[in-house]
Amino acid sequence: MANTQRPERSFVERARRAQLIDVTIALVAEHGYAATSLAKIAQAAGITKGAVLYHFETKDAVVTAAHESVLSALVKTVSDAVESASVQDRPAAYVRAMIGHLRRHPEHTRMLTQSLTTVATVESSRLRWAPLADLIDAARNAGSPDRPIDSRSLAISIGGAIDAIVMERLTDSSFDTEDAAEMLVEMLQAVLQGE
Amino acid sequence: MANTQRPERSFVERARRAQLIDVTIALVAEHGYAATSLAKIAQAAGITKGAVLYHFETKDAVVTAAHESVLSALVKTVSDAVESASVQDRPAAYVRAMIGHLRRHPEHTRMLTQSLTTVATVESSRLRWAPLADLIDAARNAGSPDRPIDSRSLAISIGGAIDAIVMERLTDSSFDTEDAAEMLVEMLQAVLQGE
DNA sequence: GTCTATAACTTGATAGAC
DNA sequence: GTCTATCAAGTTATAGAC
Repeated sequence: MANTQRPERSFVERARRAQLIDVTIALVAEHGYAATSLAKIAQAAGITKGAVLYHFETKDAVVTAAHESVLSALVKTVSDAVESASVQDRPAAYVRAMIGHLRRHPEHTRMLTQSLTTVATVESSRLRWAPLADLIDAARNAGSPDRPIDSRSLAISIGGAIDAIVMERLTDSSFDTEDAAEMLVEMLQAVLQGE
Repeated sequence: MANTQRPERSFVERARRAQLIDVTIALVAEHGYAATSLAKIAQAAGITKGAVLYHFETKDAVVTAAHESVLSALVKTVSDAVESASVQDRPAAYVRAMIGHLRRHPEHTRMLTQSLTTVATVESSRLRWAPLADLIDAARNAGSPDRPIDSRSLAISIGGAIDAIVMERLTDSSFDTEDAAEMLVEMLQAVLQGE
């Protein structure tokens, strides 16, 4: 299925868009979503506001593109890690890959977490927890006997814990996210295997 | 120790302040932090922007007062529930009380979660997880033999899970937060008691 | 095709009317 | 003591220069 859009952008256009996405990610990481205005983005890129709006339809489109950029990088890292693990280990691989990726790219963290608190739909929320819930269900079927586990609640809780861990790292750079990740994996496996 | 401020407010002043705090909570719940401007607050209260700034020093002071209002209600509910539980049951009581309170006051949820993603200091973050970490440490000492548990990481994870659960309820009102709370308590106790 | 100059509007805060 | 009219600085978006 072909994409509905036909980018067909010139070299300089692609470079400008990439630059604008980069500075937007940096601005959101440093000053937060609300304080990231068109003027700040333009100034950081060394051009004027109007020039930004030549490359992107609206200011919101710039921010959305930046959000999608960090999200796709995260999804790629996590899905690669998950696929190269056994079915039983995939929930743990998900947790470790997600925390590890945001540990290595702290500037992506705020962009992702801010989008969580913004008004979300049922579908967008499901996109967040469904992948992990599926991994949990698969691991449970392949492994120990059937315990009636609410994989949705579990996935939502683990997801929230991941967010809190990577955000703690933002305020305290001495916080050991790997230790926290292992503790979270331990918790997850304790519930999956029954106590 | 006496308060540094001397409120000494008139009846109408107290009523106006309470009204402004109420409409601000409602606006943040409905449209989010960023979209809650002075003009919107004034309009919702049926007065002008200047009138709002007569009762509060700045716009930020209105929002801060609203935030403190919802926070103190939450703290009171949770601390009451925690204190009327045995030391071993206090971490579970904390989880149940927090989720239950935000289940009953969904309009408080967004106000609290948005403040989390806003740039936080080391101290403000510690205020969030330290109380639960203390309860965990106390329960661990009173109960089973010493397992080396990182109560800080655990408290941060549980706190994040609580946030995610109550936020899921905002987007899907059919989501059963009590079931989720029990699952989270189960997870917590599995880690505390060793597997 | 790329970007600058300008416009139309909203923001938070102040000075002063009553 | 309470609130309205006004202000300067910010916001996003457009029209048109090159």
